[in-house]
Amino acid sequence: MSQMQNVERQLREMILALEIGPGERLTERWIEGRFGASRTPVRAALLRLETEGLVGRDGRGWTVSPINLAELEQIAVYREAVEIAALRLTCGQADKSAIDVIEAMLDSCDENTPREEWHRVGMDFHIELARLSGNEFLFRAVRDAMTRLSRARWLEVRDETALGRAWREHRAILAATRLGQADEAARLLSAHIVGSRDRLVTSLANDRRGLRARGFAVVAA
Amino acid sequence: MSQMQNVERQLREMILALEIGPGERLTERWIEGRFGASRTPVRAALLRLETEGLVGRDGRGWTVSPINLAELEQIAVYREAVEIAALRLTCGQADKSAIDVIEAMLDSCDENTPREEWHRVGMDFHIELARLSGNEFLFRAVRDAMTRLSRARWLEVRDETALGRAWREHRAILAATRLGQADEAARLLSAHIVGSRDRLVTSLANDRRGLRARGFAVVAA
DNA sequence: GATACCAGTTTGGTATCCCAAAATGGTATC
DNA sequence: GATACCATTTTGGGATACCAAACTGGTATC
Repeated sequence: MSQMQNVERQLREMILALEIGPGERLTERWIEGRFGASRTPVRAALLRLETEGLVGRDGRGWTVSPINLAELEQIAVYREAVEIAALRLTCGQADKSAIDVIEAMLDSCDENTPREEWHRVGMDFHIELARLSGNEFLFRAVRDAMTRLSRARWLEVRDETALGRAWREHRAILAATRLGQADEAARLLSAHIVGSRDRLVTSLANDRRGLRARGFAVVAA
Repeated sequence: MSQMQNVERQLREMILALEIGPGERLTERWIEGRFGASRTPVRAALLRLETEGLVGRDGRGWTVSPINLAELEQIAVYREAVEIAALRLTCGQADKSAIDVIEAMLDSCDENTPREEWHRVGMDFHIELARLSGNEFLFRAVRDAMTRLSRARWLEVRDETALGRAWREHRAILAATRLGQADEAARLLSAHIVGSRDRLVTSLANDRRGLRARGFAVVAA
């Protein structure tokens, strides 16, 4: 694999895992040294991550995007639009066997599963569900939205109760989809997204002081 | 303005104006010479345009994305999701004065207006309407979708009848939005998008031979 | 003590160089 | 004439050099 893709992948992982804090300054030279690459692949990676919303320009330099509560609320609205559209397409399809694969993803998580895995599967559920629609644009929209939500969702994943609730809602959405009940599935998905947003925004507002103490920039709604 | 943004903007314009044909090979060295910039800004521009879907990788090199009928159909579905979501948000807003600005855009086009202007305003109508929603993600989704449609829409703009019809539909959508009639506005917008897609796909299927004769790559649905 | 100012350093933007891989084109062979 | 083969050129990926602008830290001035 090329250096370019390596730097991009590794830097993205560090940002998403909060190993580089939201709001933190980035210099091309630091990344260069950190990953043993030259500036050419570093710049390519930064340009990519900029379009993903993970880093942004701060005057002349680069900054890891802060966690932005207003953005989280806007993303929820965006998700409702694209995820429901994708789900309705999927409900209309004859072959529902692919849904079993997604259900199996959910089943793979139990009390012994590490948090990172719950976090990943919780995102992949929505991404893979959108992929089933067969619409590349809806799929990418969902994937990109989940990427932007990823860092904030580390909070949700700390809460056992919230996880159990999310998984129940996921299963209910799959059940309705399997039966082709588009309206019901859409209603459940909408409620899931809105509820998820509410829990996230509440958690973030509560933890804001703690996060700032860790040096994380959290922008209010 | 920096070279980087210049190359990006100029190259995008050449591609959207079909001055560089769909499917055409691009070399970084050619762009370098064409715009008098070095490879660093050229590569930044290519990376950006890649995320916009205007250029793509062809093995090791770069290619101007072909016009893809299957993609046009998927974009229509995507547009229905995001544009209607945005429109519903706008319908729920108290202040409707911004709609007058959009109506004025439509009014600015008459029989003396050049085709390029009709083309631009036809896209900006949808982009600016989405902007009124206040949701940055829905706005960007619509803007990016219109960018991808832009090249194919040169065909629609050649057809007087289609233009008149589109403008009437635009005005009807604005009228319903101004009254806050979300369902009616959504219905009109949906019909407009679907109709527009049908005319576009039909035109493209008919002109496909002619386009190919001009060296343009057109991929079937 | 506060502030204006200046030299030195850092940084992103750009240009250029190097390299391996791929494309090209001509030639020898059958 | 078609084809296999090889030397040459081209090309994108990467590394490095250079520059101007921004930043930093300290100093002189009031």
